[in-house]
Amino acid sequence: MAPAPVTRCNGTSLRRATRRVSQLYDAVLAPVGLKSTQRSILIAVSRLGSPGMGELAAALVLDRSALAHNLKPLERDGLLRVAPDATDRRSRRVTLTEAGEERLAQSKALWEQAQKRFEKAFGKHEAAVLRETLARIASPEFAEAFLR
Amino acid sequence: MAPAPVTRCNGTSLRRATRRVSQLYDAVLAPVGLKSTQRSILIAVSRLGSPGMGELAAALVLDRSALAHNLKPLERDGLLRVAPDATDRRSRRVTLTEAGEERLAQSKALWEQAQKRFEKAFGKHEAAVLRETLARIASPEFAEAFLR
DNA sequence: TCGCAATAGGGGCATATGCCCATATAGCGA
DNA sequence: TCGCTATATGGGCATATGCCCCTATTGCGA
Repeated sequence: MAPAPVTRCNGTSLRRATRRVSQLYDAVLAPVGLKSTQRSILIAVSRLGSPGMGELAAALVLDRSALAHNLKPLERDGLLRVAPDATDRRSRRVTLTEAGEERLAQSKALWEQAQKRFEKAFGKHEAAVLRETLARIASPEFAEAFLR
Repeated sequence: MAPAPVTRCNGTSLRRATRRVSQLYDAVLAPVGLKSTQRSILIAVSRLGSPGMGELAAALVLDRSALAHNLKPLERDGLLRVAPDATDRRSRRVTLTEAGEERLAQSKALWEQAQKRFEKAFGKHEAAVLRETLARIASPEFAEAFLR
């Protein structure tokens, strides 16, 4: 069947693991109608308050343009709202709607279930260490070090 | 500016790190006109010989349908060919063309440069350990353990 | 040999992600 | 106040990824 996924490429390793985990998490989240990508956007908006597009994109380590696209389904479904900033008319701020907060709350139990499953299969402590490591890679400092 | 990307979600951690690293690698690979995703497909085809679609998709930890889509630009650009299997007419086999092998060869130096940069910023040994860890997560066994 | 379950892929549809470039504002220095 | 530069986004275009379901073959058991 499927040969063991062997590769020396760090990027490829990451992408494969990400695809696997996204599929696993998405399957668990499916009943509430949120992909893990979408949930992570709602979470970030919730944590940041009413972030501007650029701020939100940076926090998500996501291209601004990609973010704008990703927001559309969520806005269409009434989970969040995008409105011009009151003082800086260049800027647009993203806010959760009540429906958005509710959906986020609904997804919490399922997300926790996915986390539990992941940590059962991978190890709770190891998972924490891995997240730490990945956060380091995702940081702007890492990009700088890479480019230096 | 951008808050530190903090999250307790394993999937989100992975996706963020992956986006960062893909951007970094893709920028390095750009001169040869290959994305890292595309390069990893060419590599897999090269390693597996002339794999069938399903086999290749499994090796890449990629949905069969997604693979079919991903192959189109590569086939259009003449880097690989998809032909029906001689004995099993349900099956289609993917093969590198000469142009494909050549492109892959051209990309090698740039890929190595990206690897060097990554390992300079992250640590050579740590990178090897991380790849090991990620391969474990990407494995079918991990999915089974998650679902069990 | 017939018929049906199993296998291999593709099409349609929707979301995800990025790059480049155009546009709208802000802000600041002459 | 004028005008140039910096900032905040969006649009266009292309690739990436997945799910569900349909079709073409195979292969096997009755």
